[in-house]
Amino acid sequence: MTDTPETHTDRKLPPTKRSIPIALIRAREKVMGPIRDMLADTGITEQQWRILRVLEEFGPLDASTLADRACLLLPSQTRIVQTLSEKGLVTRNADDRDRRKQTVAITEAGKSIIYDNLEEAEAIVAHMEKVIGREKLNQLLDILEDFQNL
Amino acid sequence: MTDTPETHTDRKLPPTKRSIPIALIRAREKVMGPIRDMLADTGITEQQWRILRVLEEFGPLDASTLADRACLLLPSQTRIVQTLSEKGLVTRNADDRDRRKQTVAITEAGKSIIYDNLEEAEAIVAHMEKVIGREKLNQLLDILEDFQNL
DNA sequence: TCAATATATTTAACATAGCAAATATTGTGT
DNA sequence: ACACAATATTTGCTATGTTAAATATATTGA
Repeated sequence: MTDTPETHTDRKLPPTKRSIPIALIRAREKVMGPIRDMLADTGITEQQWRILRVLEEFGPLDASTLADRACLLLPSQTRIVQTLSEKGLVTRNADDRDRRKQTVAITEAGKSIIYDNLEEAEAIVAHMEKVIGREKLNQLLDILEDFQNL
Repeated sequence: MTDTPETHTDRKLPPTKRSIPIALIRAREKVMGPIRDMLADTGITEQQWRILRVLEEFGPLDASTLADRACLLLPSQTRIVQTLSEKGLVTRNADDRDRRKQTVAITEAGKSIIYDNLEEAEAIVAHMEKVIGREKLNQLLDILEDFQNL
């Protein structure tokens, strides 16, 4: 009895169809579609929107906290905040106690962008709840939270 | 009775904490952490990995189909495939019937990269199943599929 | 006090995302 | 055959993702 030499073509791969990373990307693309359409009219990007949105919800934040809540890496955020600052939508100031820290705050102009599009944003969420169901969406959010334990 | 003029500061925003787009990003970041560590050693990126992975599963594909299955935009894919081609991990050939189409195929060198890291990849999935539970992961995949109906 | 460390943020460099326009090839009607 | 519309892919441009290195300020211990 001779052993057949094992080549990698013999080994089986798990299917990409039920891959968590890919499924997450796919869903995200679908979700972002209408949101991007909305943002296209406002002249700001998805990430810039997240920063404004977080600042409006939590008030002025230091860079690290802001990056965490807006799901951005610090280097990206640095550039985005600079752009937003040039547009007059946020301000940046060094903290008095710790001058390494930068405190970012939203301006009135920044708030206007959010509230001018609030209804449309709510409509997008409403549509998602209608198609998928509020039940499942909450279930989804719960499961997604579990990933923070990885 | 005088009406107080309504300013946008009076209106309430839904919390970002339970935002689907943000939750999807957060989960994705966590999932990709260990995967990126793995890929760092192989010298290829996450997207390059997806392309190799899809080509190995489905065989040679035209650009459009590949982009769809690997969740990449065509312009991005064009450039990624070019780098993969320069690395000798894939080949590119014009279709004989329709010379507009480009058929992309994985090479032996490309396959090796996948199979050399197969065990580690499986270990990452196993860990995810252990922490979150296979039940919830399947539930998650089911719900994420619903998003394609948006 | 002062050098060594640690922390917060930014810069640099390269890869990808996303959109619009250009290119190449095919199909269609006349 | 030929103008014209449709399809498949690539290019160009700007913005962001990602990692490593640089910068600036704070903190700590001898």
